[in-house]
Amino acid sequence: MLPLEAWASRPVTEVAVSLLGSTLRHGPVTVRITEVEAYAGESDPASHAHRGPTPRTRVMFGAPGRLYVYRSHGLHWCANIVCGPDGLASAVLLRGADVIAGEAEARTRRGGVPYERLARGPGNLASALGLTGTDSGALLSRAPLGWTAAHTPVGQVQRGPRVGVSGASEREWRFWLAGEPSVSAYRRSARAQPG
DNA sequence: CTACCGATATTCT
DNA sequence: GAATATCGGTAGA
Repeated sequence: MLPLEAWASRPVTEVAVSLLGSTLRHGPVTVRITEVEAYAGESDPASHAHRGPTPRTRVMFGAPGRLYVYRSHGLHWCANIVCGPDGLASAVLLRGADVIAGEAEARTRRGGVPYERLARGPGNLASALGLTGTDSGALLSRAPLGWTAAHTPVGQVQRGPRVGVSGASEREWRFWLAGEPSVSAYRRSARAQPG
């Protein structure tokens, strides 16, 4: 567990691991995070921040504790948590979670899928929480959002290469909790080098 | 399990 | 103007 105030002074990978098991609320829906990926700012070729600040990515270059939400493939919204420190543009992509409150509200957006698929995958997670582009830049500490640190079950943390990135695949910066059904299936990027 | 492909904001040329 | 993308549902094997 790592309090929000400590995020700026820790490596983004450590913050990412500490987010596993913590909870995020948006309105009536609360989820417990089971899978994340770390993105290390401008120096990380897989990060949206790699080419410097743009109107879309500006929020990542600011202080930690805000959401960065972007549209993926023209169809889905995906949510990141900005980790800081200020200027470095580090962020953690939320890839999988369990819905622990507000399941009925989540189902109005996700339909009658099995429970473990309500928030499995970054697009589905943002959908279950009802996050869209208008939530990009919103403070985690301010309603309707809420974030609660929890003790990370360190012995259950596993790691592997990030999903869907075409570069920097040697960085095993995807972290998840072993045995959680809400962890998404691994899909290699269509452009990743075979092997 | 794998393969396909939708539909669009954002960025680059 | 064109290329790209931190993906997911569905069809088919």
